[in-house]
Amino acid sequence: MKKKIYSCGLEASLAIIGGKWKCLILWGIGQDARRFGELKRAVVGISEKMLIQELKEMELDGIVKRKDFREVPPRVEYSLTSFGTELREVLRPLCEWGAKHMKRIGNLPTQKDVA
Amino acid sequence: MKKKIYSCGLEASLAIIGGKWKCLILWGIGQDARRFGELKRAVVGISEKMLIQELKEMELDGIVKRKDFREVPPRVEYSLTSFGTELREVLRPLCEWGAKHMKRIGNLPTQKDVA
DNA sequence: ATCGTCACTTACTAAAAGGTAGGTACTTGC
DNA sequence: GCAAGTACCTACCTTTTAGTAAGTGACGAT
Repeated sequence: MKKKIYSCGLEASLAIIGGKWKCLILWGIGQDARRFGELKRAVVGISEKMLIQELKEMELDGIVKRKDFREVPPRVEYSLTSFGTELREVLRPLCEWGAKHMKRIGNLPTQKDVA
Repeated sequence: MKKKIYSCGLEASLAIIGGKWKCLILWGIGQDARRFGELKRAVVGISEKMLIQELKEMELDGIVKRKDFREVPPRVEYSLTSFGTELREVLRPLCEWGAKHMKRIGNLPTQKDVA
């Protein structure tokens, strides 16, 4: 477990929210707790496998809290830690930018169109 | 070339800067133009193949401009379009957050430590 | 009695991403 | 004459990521 060195802040941030789904999950959790199934519906297109896998990593990274109510049928709630909430706030401008330019972005050619 | 629909702004943004390198390249270009070799040194750890590949996509996406001086030896400069500059600004908070928490992030266990 | 729901887990497979190592054409410096 | 630097391109191969499909166990509803 050696400490990693990042050459800039962005690299450090990406170590936490890199990958296809983490940002979207983080955003999907929002300010209030979410149940697993709820979250799955919120993050459009994600598979159960990916959702759990990413949630576990995010828990280890200290941005997500998992609360198991130990009931039957199972009830589990996911929420953001303060660290996670802070990170979510920082993503807000990116989210707004995307919303603003959504149309333009949706019309861009993909790699497949080019190839 | 069908238009894509995004379920939130973040998803649209990620369509542009998703992946391991694009954010870092965007950040590396900065406000002034950069030559290819310069950029390669700025984005620590990237291979030439990835750098060109990503730059091409970013050009197609309208966030990067390529200027070829048609000299020998070759001289090419990359710079951000206004669309790209806007996007870069939106990444700033994320970059600052990462810088602020860099130490903490660097000490997190990785998946390999856990497995 | 079977279905659906809940929150997962596991095994297998497909696809995407990324790295390595080579080559190109031309010039300058030693 | 040879090495180094410029900005790439290409083929090949490995690694990583992600998706599919199945199963679990206890319950409530039909």
